[in-house]
Amino acid sequence: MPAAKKKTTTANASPERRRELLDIAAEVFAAQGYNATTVRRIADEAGMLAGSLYYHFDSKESMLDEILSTFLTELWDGYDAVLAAGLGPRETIEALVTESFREIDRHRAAVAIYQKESKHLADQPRFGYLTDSRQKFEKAWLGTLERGVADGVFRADLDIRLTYRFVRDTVWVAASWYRPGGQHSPEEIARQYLSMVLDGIAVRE
Amino acid sequence: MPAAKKKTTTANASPERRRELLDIAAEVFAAQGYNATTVRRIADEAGMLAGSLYYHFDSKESMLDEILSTFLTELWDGYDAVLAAGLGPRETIEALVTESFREIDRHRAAVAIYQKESKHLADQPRFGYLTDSRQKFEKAWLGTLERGVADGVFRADLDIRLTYRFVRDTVWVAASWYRPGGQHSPEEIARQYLSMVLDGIAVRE
Amino acid sequence: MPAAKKKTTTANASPERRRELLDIAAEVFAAQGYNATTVRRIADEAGMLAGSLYYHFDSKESMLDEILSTFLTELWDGYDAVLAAGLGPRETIEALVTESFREIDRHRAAVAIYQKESKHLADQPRFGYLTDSRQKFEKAWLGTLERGVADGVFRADLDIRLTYRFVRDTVWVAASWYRPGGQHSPEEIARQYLSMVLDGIAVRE
Amino acid sequence: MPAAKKKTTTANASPERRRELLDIAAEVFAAQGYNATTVRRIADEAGMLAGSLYYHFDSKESMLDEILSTFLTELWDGYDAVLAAGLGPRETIEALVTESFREIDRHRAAVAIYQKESKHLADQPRFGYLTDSRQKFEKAWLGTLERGVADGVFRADLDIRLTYRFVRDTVWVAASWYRPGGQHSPEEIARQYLSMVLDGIAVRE
DNA sequence: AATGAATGAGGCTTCATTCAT
DNA sequence: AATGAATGAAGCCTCATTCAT
Repeated sequence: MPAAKKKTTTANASPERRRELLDIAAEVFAAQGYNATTVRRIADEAGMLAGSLYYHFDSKESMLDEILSTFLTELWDGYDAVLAAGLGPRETIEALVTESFREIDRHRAAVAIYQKESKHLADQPRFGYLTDSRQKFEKAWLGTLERGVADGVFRADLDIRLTYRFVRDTVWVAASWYRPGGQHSPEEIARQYLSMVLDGIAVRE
Repeated sequence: MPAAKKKTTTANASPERRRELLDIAAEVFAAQGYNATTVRRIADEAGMLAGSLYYHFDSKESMLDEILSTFLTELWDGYDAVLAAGLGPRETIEALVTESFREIDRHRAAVAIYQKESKHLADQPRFGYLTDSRQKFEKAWLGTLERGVADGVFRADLDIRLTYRFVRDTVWVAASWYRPGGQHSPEEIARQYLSMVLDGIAVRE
Repeated sequence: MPAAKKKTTTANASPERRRELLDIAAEVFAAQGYNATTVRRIADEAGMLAGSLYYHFDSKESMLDEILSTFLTELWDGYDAVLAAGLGPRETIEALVTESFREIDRHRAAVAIYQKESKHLADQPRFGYLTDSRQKFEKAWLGTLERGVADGVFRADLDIRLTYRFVRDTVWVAASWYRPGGQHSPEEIARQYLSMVLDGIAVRE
Repeated sequence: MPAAKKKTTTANASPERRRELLDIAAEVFAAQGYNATTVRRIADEAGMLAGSLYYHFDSKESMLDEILSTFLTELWDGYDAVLAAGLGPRETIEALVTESFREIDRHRAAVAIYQKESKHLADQPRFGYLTDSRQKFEKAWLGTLERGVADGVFRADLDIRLTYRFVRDTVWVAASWYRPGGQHSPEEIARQYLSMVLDGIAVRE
């Protein structure tokens, strides 16, 4: 057998260990909140002593930073692809929502942290990218909604900013209850969410 | 002996002062998160020293407790009235949503705190009422939705729990951006939210 | 009895307590070095817990800062008075040396700390005044020596910068062994030092 | 079997490498102070990782130990030669001072460390030789001065211990500013220092 | 001879809380 | 009703040191 490429002697090179530790940290941050999480708790969960984390990371804050920035980088990779695809407004919204649920599926903890902490973190220079991202985000969604209203595919009788917040929150809050591997796939959840958002939950007569 | 004046632990202070201080505390908790908020910060905001707060309250936690329980008590006063009114499912949902936005208007800070902190607080016995409330809440909303599906006023093709979470989150997340005294009254916001939730944002053909 | 003004109820108002604590800290810093001194050690010496120091001071570093800046302020009060007096070079040197020994007498610990730590502290912006002071210091002493050489009261055959360092070090190193209340008064020590520096220790023929 | 090769704890390393590393360590200790110097800083400077230093040395303290003891051994080689030469008091002082500046030239960093750290190190048994050395040192210098006073070559009107400290400090503090390879050779500096110490800086009339 | 990862002790600092006044 | 000072527990982080490779 020509040997399936598998891990050689040093399977735990630095970047992978970092990833492991960050995943653990993200889980704890998401569950307890960043401030309420002690560095010791993360270390316990990782089976090491608190001080040992500092071999891998500069500080608790830098762990948070890396978790959030990694997530946002990936998110924007997906979003940018969607936005560059030249879809119509409704299809763009559908694609963004679907992409969002996929991100929640992949980075549930990071998304939950983002939801809880981003507002007060944004004040710190170090986390300035949170504000940048939020603005880009708003431009993408709001722009698409406006385009949809202009094209006559979205209702014109609603406050557009209210609608934006409605759609945005509706999607992202899902991170607070979503559990990967549950009975619905991200795509299925996206489909149902889109159905509710676009057509409402009331029966049409 | 005619009733020795009961000496509650604290609460020597006038109810008005307590309210003032709790409002200040709630504002700070909402802005920075409970854990990230120092007692000293609250005291600063109130123009006193940290230690002085302990004349009015037992602990930081008891402030949080009082903020949340006061809010929930008022919330349930409203909800119970709606639920006792014997309305149809759609009208009940409309009334609950409207009532919810009124609560957000009145207790924005408390609602924001509730959103951020209730999940991990619920573990502590002292905050057991959060779990109780959540269950009562779920029963009321989920029951109404089910009744609506049975009555044929809400769509039957959606996962009902997903729908519940959708409607619930949709409403409460608003506390994160709502500013009392803004351009929309709570009732107006409720109306628009209901319109989106019930009928969707897409134009019907 | 018209009562000699003595301490009333609150004899330990903030500034005095700070002074007490700083004196203690200075003593320990001088004995063990700033870095080797733990905050706990200072607190022990003051009969309190380590954390309690932070009611009075922002940080260990700010204690050091206050010790050094207080000392330098007083030192320059004295030096400026001397320099403004319009004395001849020899008399100026005599007055500066005498003043220096008086400062050593009053602030022995601060002087010892200054000797040991100022060089590497000067890099930090916070301690920039150390560099300023050193420059002012050099200008005052070197200028006086140069004037003395020009006037023919000091020898012209010596490297003037070497002479400056010689005189300067000669005086300040005394802080490393000086004990206030010893057998020589600061003035007496100054007299003997000046005699050595000016006339040498060899017998003249 | 002629002498099994003794296996000292460390010292497996080549003597040259040890020397290099000690020189680096001494430089850093001198610049930042022993306590403020991290092992990692030394390793950085040497282009290796902190842990790797432990192949060469037992501990940070043993580096310090070796730096100081090496210096003192060499110093006493020189001093003992001078003291054994049977010179007169003035010539002895001249020779000791000259020898001292040569040591400063050769071991500037070690001398600077000695100045800063020896006082509080002397308490530890491991560094007992610092106290021994200091006593031997005092006996040599003080004895020579006393002999000089008795012989009428040094002034009798000065406090002899004050004179001792004056001469001693005057010489050694030079390590704090001396830079090898500067414009003055050690011998030239010694000559000027001796001239100041012996004859004073004032012009004689 | 050196690396990479971890340990464990201890350091500085924060903060909720107490209490005499 | 509030202040001023202190407590004590806990938190984040640093660092000398170890050890398998």
